[in-house]
Amino acid sequence: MTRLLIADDHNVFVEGIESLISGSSEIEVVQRCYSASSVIETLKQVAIDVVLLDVSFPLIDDGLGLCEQITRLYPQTKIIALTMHDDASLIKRMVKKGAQGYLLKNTTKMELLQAIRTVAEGKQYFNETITHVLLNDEPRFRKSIAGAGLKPNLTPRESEVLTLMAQGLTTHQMANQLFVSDKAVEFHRSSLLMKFGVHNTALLIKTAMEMQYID
Amino acid sequence: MTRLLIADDHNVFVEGIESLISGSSEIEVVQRCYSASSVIETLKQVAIDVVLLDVSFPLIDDGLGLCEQITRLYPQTKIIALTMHDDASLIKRMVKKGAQGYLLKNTTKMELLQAIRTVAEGKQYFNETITHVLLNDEPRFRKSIAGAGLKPNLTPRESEVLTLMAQGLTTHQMANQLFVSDKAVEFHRSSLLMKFGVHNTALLIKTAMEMQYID
DNA sequence: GAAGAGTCTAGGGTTTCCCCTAATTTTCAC
DNA sequence: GTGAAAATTAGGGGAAACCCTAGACTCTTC
Repeated sequence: MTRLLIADDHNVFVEGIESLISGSSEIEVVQRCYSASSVIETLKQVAIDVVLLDVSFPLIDDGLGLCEQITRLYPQTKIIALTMHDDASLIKRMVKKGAQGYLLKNTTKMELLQAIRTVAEGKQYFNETITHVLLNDEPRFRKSIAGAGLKPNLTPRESEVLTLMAQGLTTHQMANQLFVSDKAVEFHRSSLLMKFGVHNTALLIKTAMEMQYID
Repeated sequence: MTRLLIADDHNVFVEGIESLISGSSEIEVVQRCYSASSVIETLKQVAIDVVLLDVSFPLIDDGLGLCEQITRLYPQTKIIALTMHDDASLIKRMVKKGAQGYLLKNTTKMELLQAIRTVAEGKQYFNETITHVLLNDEPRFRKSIAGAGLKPNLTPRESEVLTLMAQGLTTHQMANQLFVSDKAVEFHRSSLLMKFGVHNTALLIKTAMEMQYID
């Protein structure tokens, strides 16, 4: 049973979602929250698997901040960002702040359920509209988000760095081995983190192994 | 073909080893070195898989320093420490400086070849005498070295920390989750690094996954 | 030739990791 | 109940990782 929290101050919308989900046997709406503080308060008291987080215009910064806060305080709670707008930079920022999924508010019931299921399993979920928006934006995001859940395409250098990382080399050691500066290696590592949608070495290695980039 | 470098200033011993190995079709003695500087010089020019490193008494510090240097500069070159003495603290220090194996000079041909083979594959090699010495020393070393190449036994806490690390949590996040201080988490992580015989998160995660502690 | 992708480098800043030493408390087995 | 192992905490220090911005150089493609 996936335990869901809905963070949205649009009553009508929340009720809509609740009725959509009420029929599901695998998802349970544990709480509705109309403010950032009540979200944090709830997470403090109840175990939540997935947060459906509204990022409406007047609250963009709150949404971002809240997303970051949830990720930092409750790293195992997954976040799906909900918005009316398909602004590329906003989507990117949400992802960077820890959102595992992104949905437009005109989503279907099927997609909503699928998104919740997907992120609950620890994967990322982005629909076609979103990936399309990102495809037309920053290049480094393409392969990663476009293939969310799927395998990102690595450049030759990135593959080399990944392999060396898996052998336990430090940035400096890799730099010596590849005859480039430490900064170059750092750049490729951060590209890897981004493409795999993770935030540190531990998860990078684990994810890369699961996707069979290593071994 | 494993490319071997022998770093030992005892001529007789070196020749003995060479004749022992000369019959092997899988190991090739690429170079003999009688000083630390010539070892580094050689590594600079030739690719070496394994270094047999003497740690005789008058050169203990040199041996340690050289071991550290090799690990730092050529992290993919494996090191087997050779010594006449089974001093626990020296063994531990060598391991910490990056030695993957440790042999007493009264070793047999079979064991020597086995040790070279083992470390060349990226595993650790310690014989029974060595493990026995360590067993009677620091507790934290026991399970790890005793089970070198085998699976270390983790305490419940260590398992928890390992699992959370694999989920990408930072030290601070794990500390919150486990309701302990950051220092406690750091301690368990360093225990994990020691038990798995690795020096950073990347290799820890990779090794732990290979040994199926994760997933 | 302009755009895109990949690579490399740089500077500066913050956080996390990793190591060392050292001490206390709890838990469990003999 | 005594000792061994596990778990906890602490403080300090240094290295490595991570983030951000930003410029420059190739090569290929349109």
